[in-house]
Amino acid sequence: MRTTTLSFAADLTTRARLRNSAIELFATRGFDASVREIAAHAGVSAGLITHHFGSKESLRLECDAEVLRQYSVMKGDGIALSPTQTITMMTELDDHATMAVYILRSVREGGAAGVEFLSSMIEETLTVMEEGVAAGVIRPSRDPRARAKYLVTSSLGGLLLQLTLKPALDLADMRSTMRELIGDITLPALELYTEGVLTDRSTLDEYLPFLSDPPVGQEAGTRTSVPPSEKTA
Amino acid sequence: MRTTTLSFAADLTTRARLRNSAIELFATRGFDASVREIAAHAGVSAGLITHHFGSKESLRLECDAEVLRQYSVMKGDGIALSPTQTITMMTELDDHATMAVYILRSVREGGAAGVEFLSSMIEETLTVMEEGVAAGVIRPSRDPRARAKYLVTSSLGGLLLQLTLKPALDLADMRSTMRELIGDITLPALELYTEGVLTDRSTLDEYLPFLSDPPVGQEAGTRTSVPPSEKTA
DNA sequence: GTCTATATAATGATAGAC
DNA sequence: GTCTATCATTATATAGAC
Repeated sequence: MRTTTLSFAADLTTRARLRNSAIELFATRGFDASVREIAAHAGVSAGLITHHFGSKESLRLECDAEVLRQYSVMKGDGIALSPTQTITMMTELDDHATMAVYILRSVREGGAAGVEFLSSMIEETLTVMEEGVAAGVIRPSRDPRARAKYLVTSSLGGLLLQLTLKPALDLADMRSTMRELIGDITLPALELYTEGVLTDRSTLDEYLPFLSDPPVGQEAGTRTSVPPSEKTA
Repeated sequence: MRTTTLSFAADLTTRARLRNSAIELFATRGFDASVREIAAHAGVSAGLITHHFGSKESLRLECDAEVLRQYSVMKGDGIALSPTQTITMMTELDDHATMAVYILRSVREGGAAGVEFLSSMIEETLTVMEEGVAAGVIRPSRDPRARAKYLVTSSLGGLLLQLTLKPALDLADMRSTMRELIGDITLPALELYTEGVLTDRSTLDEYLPFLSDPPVGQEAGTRTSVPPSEKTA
């Protein structure tokens, strides 16, 4: 079942071809794909995987590292984008579509690789937002890092759940699915990002006094009132 | 390893106690908990599960149905809340904490149960938002259903990813984890929901003309320009 | 209804021939 | 380096005794 793609170019070592085969199968079938499947997809025997990588876990770690590396390279190429834009763009490029799905699966899985991707995207977003604030197109935040973390987890987590509703996280129709999804998301996202949803500032204004840490002499838990919890988030 | 909780009250049938044991283990250990573990946790033998439910899949379906049922009952009790508020509240109530984790796991997993929970929450949110609009505290949307879907997937997906970063989706310290998380989220959420992030309306305004479906005579793909994609979502 | 013992299938990993 | 054959583990599901 060898497919002829860049991932299987003839000048790659068998070890690299096995790694690429694993990345493809992890993306398309999930991380529970067996070593037998991965080997078959690469056109070799299963024992060869153990020979080259020692264990499935080691293979997985190498796949994570390789995808992370390619992602970093890709980031370096272009302009800074939001996570959703980045993922969307990647699904449009044949060379990167598999990587996009792999990353989404990693993040959803929540393991070390997923956390690394998320953290990386949060840092990027923090930078992008700072530039936007400096340029005057983004509102400043009272806590820029908390906002970046919130925006990244919301947008990427939202993307993941909307994909769940679609319902296939499938490589084959990933591209059209993503286009559909962007169509669903753009209006409400733009509304929210330019207008908000609340008609007045009272909830926010009432919360702000609770932001500053209690001054010396006031221990935690001794406050005489509680902050209003957010209304809709 | 029988724990004495409401889930194992003496007047329940063995079948119900097995089901509750499964719900607890699915929540705490994940859906890959084995029937042996579930049986041991209930203090019976593994064969009994097959005897009562036929298969692990059937058991899982009954667990899903039971949690969905309890969730519906709970919703009926109180006032309407946002998904994040609902989950947070549930983790504070001993009777519902397990259910909250079960639901979060279902949604993350993305199976039929998760989709059902998500759909249910979207409908609830649509209603809550409509009431808010009528009361004048929520801004009207150009597409209320798309907005409800977007807000629910963003907030719940964001919750899930922030939990990933915490990093334990563990029942034991779920409550304190959720409190921490709310602390991280409240400010950026309130900022976003009352002020937005973009300083001007141009991106939204430029997108609005593309909302209405092309009039008769203009086929898809014949547009002379493309809509601006959202900037940050 | 409940148990023990067992069948069956799949997985990751190993050993040794070539 | 690559393969085939096999082991050891774990999982669900079954069969039949009590």
